[in-house]
Amino acid sequence: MKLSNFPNVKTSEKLSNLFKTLGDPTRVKIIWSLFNAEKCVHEISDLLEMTPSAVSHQLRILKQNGLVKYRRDGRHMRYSLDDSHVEDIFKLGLIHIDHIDKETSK
Amino acid sequence: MKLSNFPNVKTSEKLSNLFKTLGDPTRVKIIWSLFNAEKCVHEISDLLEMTPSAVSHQLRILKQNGLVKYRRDGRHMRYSLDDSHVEDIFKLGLIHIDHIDKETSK
DNA sequence: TGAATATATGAACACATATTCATATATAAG
DNA sequence: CTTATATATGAATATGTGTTCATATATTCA
Repeated sequence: MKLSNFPNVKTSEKLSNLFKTLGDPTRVKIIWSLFNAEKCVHEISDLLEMTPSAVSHQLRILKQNGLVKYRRDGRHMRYSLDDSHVEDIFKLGLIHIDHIDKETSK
Repeated sequence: MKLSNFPNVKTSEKLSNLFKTLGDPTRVKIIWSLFNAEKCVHEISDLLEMTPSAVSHQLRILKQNGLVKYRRDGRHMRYSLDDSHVEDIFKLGLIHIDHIDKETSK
């Protein structure tokens, strides 16, 4: 998809939707926690010090937006990232943050 | 900033804040409209068929988050992108959307 | 100076959203 | 089969957010 084909409603809707999904600190932390390894809900909830319920709700949103996938493993659901591009988007985001920090400390 | 240094509050807060800023269709369209050239408020509002007020409110948010900058030019304020990485983040986002579309049509 | 244009801003309203709590479902262990 | 563990889900609530409307500010032009 080319940038020049852009200003159609569907694409701007989809793109903003992706960013909206990434635009919550809990979901950012969940995604971060999945960069290294597959994890189940209670591992994530221990790591983030949040209730399993809150984590499960956020995982559902990540799932619905194609960012994570899961597989059943006994009583556990093992979650992992569904798209390697997400890691690249995060890296660029971190570069942007760095850019901002330098700007504001001038 | 390395991904391994990640799970501190400030970074996840800043990163989710960046994505939250990008997570609105109006702001996505505004940013898109600034890829090619600097534009003033009423040019953007004509292009997006929105009131200048709504566009101005969104430009303020983009400004506060370091995504656009502006300069006065007579009666006009000329807005432009403040960080070239944003274009790269958009491109990766479009690739992700493509990935999702292919997944869901399987 | 006065009128017109361009933009910004604050309040208000409607709508979205994240967490909590209670509860349901599903698997495993005994 | 019963109990415990893991996860999901719906309702409720508090908080956040985008647009509109009215109004303010700033610049240009006559």
